Amino acid sequence: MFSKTCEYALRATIFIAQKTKEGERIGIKEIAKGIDSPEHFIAKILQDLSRKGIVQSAKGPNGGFYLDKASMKQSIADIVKAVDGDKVFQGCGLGLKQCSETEPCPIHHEFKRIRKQLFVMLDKSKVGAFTEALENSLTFLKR
Amino acid sequence: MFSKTCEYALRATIFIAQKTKEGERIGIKEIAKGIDSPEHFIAKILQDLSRKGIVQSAKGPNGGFYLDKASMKQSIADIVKAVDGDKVFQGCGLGLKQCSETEPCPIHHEFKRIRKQLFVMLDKSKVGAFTEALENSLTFLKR
DNA sequence: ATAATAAAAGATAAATTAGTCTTTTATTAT
DNA sequence: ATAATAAAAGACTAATTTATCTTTTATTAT
Ligand code: FES
Ligand code: FES
Repeated sequence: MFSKTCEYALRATIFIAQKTKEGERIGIKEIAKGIDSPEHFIAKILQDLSRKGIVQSAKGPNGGFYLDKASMKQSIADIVKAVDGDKVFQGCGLGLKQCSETEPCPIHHEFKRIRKQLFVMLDKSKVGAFTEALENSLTFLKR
Repeated sequence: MFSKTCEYALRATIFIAQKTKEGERIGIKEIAKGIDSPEHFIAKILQDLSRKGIVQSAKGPNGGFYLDKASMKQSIADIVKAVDGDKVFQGCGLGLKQCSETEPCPIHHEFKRIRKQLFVMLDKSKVGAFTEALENSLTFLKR
C-alpha cells in the first residue's frame, strides 16, 4: 500500500509523538530500535521529514527529535502525502495516467469509494492520538 | 496500490476478456495498443499469466490470447493475488512484519476494515463483467 | 576555547522493479 | 516439406527504491 520509506516514516513519527508526550527528545539510534528499522535509513528519512516540518529536531547534546504542537495534530494521511504523494488517494486503480470521472476505468466508481474511505480513515488518525494505547501495550510499533 | 506489472496485467486481462466475448483471439501488439502499455513488457507479463492459467494462449497463425470460461469468471482480486501476492489484502499498513490481532499496530483495526472492503470489492469484480460498459465507451482501458 | 554529542549532508552500494531486444519453439496454411 | 505467424524463453539494460557508510555542521557542557 505504502512505500517502505513511508511505513518507516509513519512508525517513526508515531514513536516520536509518544516520546514527546513523555517529555523527552529521542535520538536516531533509539528510534531505529523502537520501530525496528535500519538506523541509517531512518536517519535519512527523518532528515527529510524534518526539512518538511513533519518532525522537529535539535542538534548537539540533549538534542534529538520531537514534535511541536502542530506536528502532534498531523494526520497519518498528511504524512503519507508528504512521503508518497497522493497517488494512493487520487490515482487510478488500474494505472491509467489520470483517474477521471469522464473517462473512468472499469473499476473507477467502486475503487473511488474505497480510496475515499481509506483517506477519511487516515485523515482522522492524528499522530498524537496513539500514545495511550502504546503506553499500555495495547498497540505496537515493532514485533 | 498495485505494482505497474499488476496494473498492466489487470488491464490486459480485461481487454482480452472483451475480445474473447467478441469471439476473437488477440495478439500482443494489439493488446499493447489497446491498453497503452510497452509491447515487450506486456508480452513478458502475459507469458507469466499464461503459465499461471490466468489467461489462455495459442501459438501460430490465428493464435493469440483469449480467456476460457473459468478465466472469464476470475475476479480482479484473483489476479492481484497472482501477480502482487496478498500483501495488499493481508499486510500491515505500517509495515510490521505480520499484521496481527494480538500485537496490532496503532491503526490495525481501522486499516483492517478498509483492507477488507477493498478485497470484497475486487473479489466481486469479475473480469468477464466489464465487457458491455467497454463496448459502449462508458469505461476505458487507456487514455 | 575545547571536547563531546547528535543531526545534516553527501556519496555510494545493493536490491528490486520496470522495460527492451533477440532467439527459439509451436502451430497453421500453402 | 516449407514459409509464415505468433507466443515462449532468455539475456540484457535502465530506473527506482532501499540501504549503508563517511564527513560536516550545529549545539551544549566543561
Ligand atoms: S479511472 Fe481508474 S480509478 Fe478512476
Ligand atoms: S498490525 Fe498493522 S494493520 Fe494489522
